[in-house]
Amino acid sequence: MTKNESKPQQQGRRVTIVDVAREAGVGISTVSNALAGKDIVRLKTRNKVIKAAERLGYRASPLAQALRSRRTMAIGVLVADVANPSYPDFVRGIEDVALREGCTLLLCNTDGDEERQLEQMQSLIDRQVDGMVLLSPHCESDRVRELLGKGVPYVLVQRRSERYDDNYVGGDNEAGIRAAVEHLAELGHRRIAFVCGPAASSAVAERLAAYRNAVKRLKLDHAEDLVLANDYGIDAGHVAGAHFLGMKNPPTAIIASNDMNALGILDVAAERGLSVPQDLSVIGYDDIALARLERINLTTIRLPKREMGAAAAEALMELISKEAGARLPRRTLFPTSLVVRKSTGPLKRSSRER
Amino acid sequence: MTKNESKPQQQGRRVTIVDVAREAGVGISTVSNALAGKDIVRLKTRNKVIKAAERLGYRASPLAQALRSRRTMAIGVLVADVANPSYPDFVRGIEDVALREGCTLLLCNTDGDEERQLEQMQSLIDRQVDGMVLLSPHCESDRVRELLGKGVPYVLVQRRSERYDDNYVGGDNEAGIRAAVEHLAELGHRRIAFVCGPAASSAVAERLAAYRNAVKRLKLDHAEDLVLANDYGIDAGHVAGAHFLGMKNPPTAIIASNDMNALGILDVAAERGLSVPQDLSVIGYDDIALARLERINLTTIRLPKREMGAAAAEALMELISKEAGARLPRRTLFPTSLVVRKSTGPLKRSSRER
DNA sequence: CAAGGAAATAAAAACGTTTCTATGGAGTGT
DNA sequence: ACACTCCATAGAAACGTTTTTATTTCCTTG
Repeated sequence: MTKNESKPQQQGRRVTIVDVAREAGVGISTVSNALAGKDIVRLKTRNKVIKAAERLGYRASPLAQALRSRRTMAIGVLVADVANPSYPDFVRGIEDVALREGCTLLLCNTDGDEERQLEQMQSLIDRQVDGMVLLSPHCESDRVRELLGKGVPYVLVQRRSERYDDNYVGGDNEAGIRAAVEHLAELGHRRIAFVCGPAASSAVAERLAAYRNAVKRLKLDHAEDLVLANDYGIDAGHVAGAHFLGMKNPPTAIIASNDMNALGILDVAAERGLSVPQDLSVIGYDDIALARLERINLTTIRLPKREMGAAAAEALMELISKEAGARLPRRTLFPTSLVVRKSTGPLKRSSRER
Repeated sequence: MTKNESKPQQQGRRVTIVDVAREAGVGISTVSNALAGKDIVRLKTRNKVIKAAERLGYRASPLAQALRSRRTMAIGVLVADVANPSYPDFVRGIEDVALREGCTLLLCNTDGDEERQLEQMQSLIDRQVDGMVLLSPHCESDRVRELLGKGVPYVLVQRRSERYDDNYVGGDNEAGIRAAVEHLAELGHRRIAFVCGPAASSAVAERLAAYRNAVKRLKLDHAEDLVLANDYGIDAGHVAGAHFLGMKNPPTAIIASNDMNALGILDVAAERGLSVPQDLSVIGYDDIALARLERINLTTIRLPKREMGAAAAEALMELISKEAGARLPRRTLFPTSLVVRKSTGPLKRSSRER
């Protein structure tokens, strides 16, 4: 019994189910059933098989399993850009349950480009992922829908469609924005600007509507130029900041499309020598980890991202295990909460008199 | 008459290579060769096949291809945590070339946990990834090495091993840290603290050595308590900050293990009412996107992360295409550069006694 | 014009499983 | 003891390709 004998990890041939069958002295279907834990095999036989498998260091080939059983144990995840701190949290949530279920994640960055998203989706379908989670925009386009119609289970996160009955996990956009506007109004702000995310996303529409409602209800300034179609991300924030702060009658508060966007706006404010919140209040969306830093201290609308990712994955798993026909469109809404920090404050009399 | 002759496009059944062969009136191997672009098929035949494939909307099954050809066109990527902003940039770089090569990414978070990393690696090997890129620590452990020895091509990023001849892509740690120390020394700092990353990483050892060399050469304070074994991440930064700033004779400058770590330290400084850089200078490592924000303005050592990720993937691709035996250990070193922003400044006399 | 050979194509084997079907043997009721 | 079920197992087909081997076609060439 030398050491090398115990683990004969030859570079050459892989240990297959056939080897295990031979070692255990049974047929290969018995091995398959035994290792799958099917109760059709006698306990004694099963143990024999398991022993043999261990002795040989057998590991089933997921590839072959997938080909035959049509379950790849892989799920695709589409995000706009992992480099944007909002997404990794969702991804971690998805991963939490995927890992538990023995699934692997195929992560794809779409960069918000529809063409690219289509390619990635097609590739995922080709690879026969068991399902996909979409955190990327472009869920309404006909071409995307054509692919989604091919029968892959999927769950949308933060993108709801009116036209289709999707499984959906999202945050309560209405409540979040409403709380934000009310908070600012209480502080005395009347000119509150609103930055939209990418137009293709439904969350944007909901938030915008919520903003308009709240502004109307609270009788705040509802000038059309207080709304800017923009994007997520710091650069977009720079643009938005420059836009609003360059106005002749600039808003005293800005609700950004998300936290990164807010950081961009704060950046512009700092460059122009404006103090936050004395001269300008800013509210973000998502509550990324950085937001609570002393140097940032961003008031923002918290989204339980990791939990939402997990919920999306759970829903997907359920969808996958269900028979092909029986899809129950489930829509899970997560509560949002306004986290008040130091990027918002009372309107200074001097800065704008009404 | 023949029953199975003309099948209209059924919803359920997948279009296989057999269908294409029948449609084109050729054998299946011809289809395979034609679509693979092998010049063994006559141009006329190839066109006929391509036409047929298009007519049927044929898409080859990557699963079946992988099973037979033993190339999965998938590469595994191991990171400690995608939620740490340093990693996504590397990942994007890897993705850039993976996509170009038609490969899919399997992204795994190890959370810096060796056990978890081992599981993930084993899973990747089971799935027969064509190769893997490791950005995670724990590359020296015997158990990790046992898996790496199984013949999967791999490239280490930022983790060099002395004991093994790995393919490696890294930044010039020595130059980076040297520049940082010199910069601080020029500003008049003599007590410069140094925060180490996770002990398992080789980059840490290199940086620590570089720090010690520079401190010695410049005849700065080299007290042993100026070095703290720590981790990456904000929380670790809080710990480090509390540790150093709580000393009776605190350092006037701190070189953090990375940018996130530095942010944590800045956070503690702010909480304690210290001004940066008047009372404390802080230097990060990596130059994440956030570092250049006005509110952060972190002096840091820039690493070309995306390029490095791309280079790692390139090296991996080369390794994969090479014959199994011929592995050429290639070590690519990327230059680092000190980006001076506003978290470092001249030593203030008054701050010596606080 | 038959033979030889190269080029193109087709057929068959292989990849490593799961799943469907067949088989043998042990247990029942008559 | 008989047919009859039931259970555990074995055998074979199937998943959809690539690759290896066999066969056909067609062009030379003596």
